[in-house]
Amino acid sequence: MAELKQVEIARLAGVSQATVSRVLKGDPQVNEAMRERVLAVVQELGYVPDARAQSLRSQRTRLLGLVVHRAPAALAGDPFFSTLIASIVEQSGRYDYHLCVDTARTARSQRAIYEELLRTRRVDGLILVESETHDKRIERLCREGFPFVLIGRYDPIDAVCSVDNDNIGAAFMATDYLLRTGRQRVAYIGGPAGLTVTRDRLQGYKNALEAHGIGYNPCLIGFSEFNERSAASAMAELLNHSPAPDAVLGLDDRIALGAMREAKRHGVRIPDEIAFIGFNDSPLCNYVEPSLTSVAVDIPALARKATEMLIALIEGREPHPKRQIVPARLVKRESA
Amino acid sequence: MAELKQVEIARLAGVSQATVSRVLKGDPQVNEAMRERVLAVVQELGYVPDARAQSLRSQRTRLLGLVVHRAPAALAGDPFFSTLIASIVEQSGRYDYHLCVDTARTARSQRAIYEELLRTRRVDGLILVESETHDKRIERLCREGFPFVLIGRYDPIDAVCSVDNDNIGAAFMATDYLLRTGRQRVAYIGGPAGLTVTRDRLQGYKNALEAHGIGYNPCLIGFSEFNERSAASAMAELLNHSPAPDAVLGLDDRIALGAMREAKRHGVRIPDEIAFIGFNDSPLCNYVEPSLTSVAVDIPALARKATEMLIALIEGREPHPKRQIVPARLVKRESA
DNA sequence: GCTCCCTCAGAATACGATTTCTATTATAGC
DNA sequence: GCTATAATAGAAATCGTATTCTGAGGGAGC
Repeated sequence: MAELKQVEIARLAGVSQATVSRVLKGDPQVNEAMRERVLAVVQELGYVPDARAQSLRSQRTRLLGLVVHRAPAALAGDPFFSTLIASIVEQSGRYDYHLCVDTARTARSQRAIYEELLRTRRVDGLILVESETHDKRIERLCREGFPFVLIGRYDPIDAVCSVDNDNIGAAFMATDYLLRTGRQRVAYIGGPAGLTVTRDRLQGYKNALEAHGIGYNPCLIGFSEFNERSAASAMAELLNHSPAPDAVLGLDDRIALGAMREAKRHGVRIPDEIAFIGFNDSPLCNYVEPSLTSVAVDIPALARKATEMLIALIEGREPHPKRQIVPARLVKRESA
Repeated sequence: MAELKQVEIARLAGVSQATVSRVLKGDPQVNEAMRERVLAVVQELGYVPDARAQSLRSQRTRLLGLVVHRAPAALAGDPFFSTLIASIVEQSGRYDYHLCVDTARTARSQRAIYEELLRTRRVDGLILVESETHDKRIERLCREGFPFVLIGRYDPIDAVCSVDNDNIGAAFMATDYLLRTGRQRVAYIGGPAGLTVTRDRLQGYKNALEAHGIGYNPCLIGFSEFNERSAASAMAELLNHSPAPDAVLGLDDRIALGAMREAKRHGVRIPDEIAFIGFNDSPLCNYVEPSLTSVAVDIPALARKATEMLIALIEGREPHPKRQIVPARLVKRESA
């Protein structure tokens, strides 16, 4: 059943294999009667071309690679990635592409992913998530001229195509909101310090302070890994200093929630004595008590734009704005 | 740089292309001096074989397909899938396989996935998640003799390889726990009615009732989609009947939490008047108030076993137990 | 009526690796 | 010293499709 090839179809339809290929590719050079004859046989036998042979011949696999720069353990349970992956799959399917997912297993294997996916030509292009401020992977991809799109930003190289959430603007908006609603000592808990997203949101936070004429105080800044425990200890640190913050902007919902729990544990009342805002507007936000105000990142839009840009690159079209920014919005709940 | 082929290596090393291939495949038939000569050139130029050509020639893509039988919207934000995907990627990487993810975009495209991934031989095998009690996809895969493993169960066909969480046992354990701790009217809110997992957990629930000599009451059973709103309305339904339940076992954490919120909204005290238990032990459980008791499903183990079985099937080894069961454990928190 | 061009389909080649087949050389055995 | 047998490497075929090259046939133009 599956050992059908174009030659078989050709034999049964009484034509050459080349003609079968032409019919399937919709080549206009083929006569109507012959086209119908071939299509009838194709339909009847349920023939489908072999993607492996097509890949070799056309030098295209129609496969996109998604490389997540995180160890699997750090990825587990993160609702951001469910949404991202589902959205990219949906979008790439529209263009007849499939998605191959890879993660950084170890530092060593991070390099290996590039060997495996890229050098082997297993995928036609890559979508990268979570870049660092100086990222060797990106430098290398540029050098090799391989099609890729970054979800995030990479300033050092102009030619890099990227789609980013408006992190600076969103952090500004959230901080501004906190300050407008009477908070005086807004703290920021970022993610790992090397990440671009950590830096960008810090920038937005600083911009808002400046707009309100408030000085930047490094004692109100913390960093955390992508887990609750780390966020809680960052929060504990902030609470130890005086003056204690009366608001916290967390890099993502899990970090904000880890911090919020720590504050609760210290007996601080939320939102009366301290406010919290997170990022991603994940399902978590609605369930916690008090419910968490969060910046909704439009993940499907990021995925859609990144996928479209990547496919454009692959197919030789130059994406017009090389850097796109997707706006975010603040979803207000009880915590702030 | 990337236009390196074996012939080029061969030319530079002064050997035939066949020899280069043999060296790279570790063929023992090749003389040591020659092997070193070839490897030196390979190292120097950083040659990596073209996966597309290998796929065609060897009839293997070294790609596994993960097909999730859910629309992207239903997948978004679900921490179960982040963990599942991360675990499968990690495990398949150990065997030099990559992962291609697909979802059911629409009913129509569900069929298309099979055309696209399977008939085109784009992947070597499939991992299916979330089966229905009578599943045409599975019947078809069996007929075609295509290697696949189900995460879940499929009773109608003995030959189906599957790895399942011990749903019956786990639901028994959770229900038994509720009954032992003095609950009298335990309710169950399943997922969509057609899913095997919904049925299995209902079975475990019934078994526990029976073990405690309690009659089965259909008024204590509800069904929900995979979102909070649907769960809340199922819960509202249960609360309308009298006697109202004093405990609820939800099919997953999001469903249990949706139900819990509805109960709160009705002013019922938790866990005093009503207890809640969910499934998956997702990060959510720790954050809500009261924290949610949940059955921890060992997703990495499911992923690991499924991946190993699938690779065995692909490589022609018969997996010894065709059906594996992974035990679950109850993580007790405040809600029950 | 002849040439020219156009349309269309078959033959042949290419994609880059793996593997079978074949040939060469060296070694052993007598 | 001659044949039989390994050991080893090159030549050639193969995987299934896409595409270029080639040629056959028909219609238009003079």
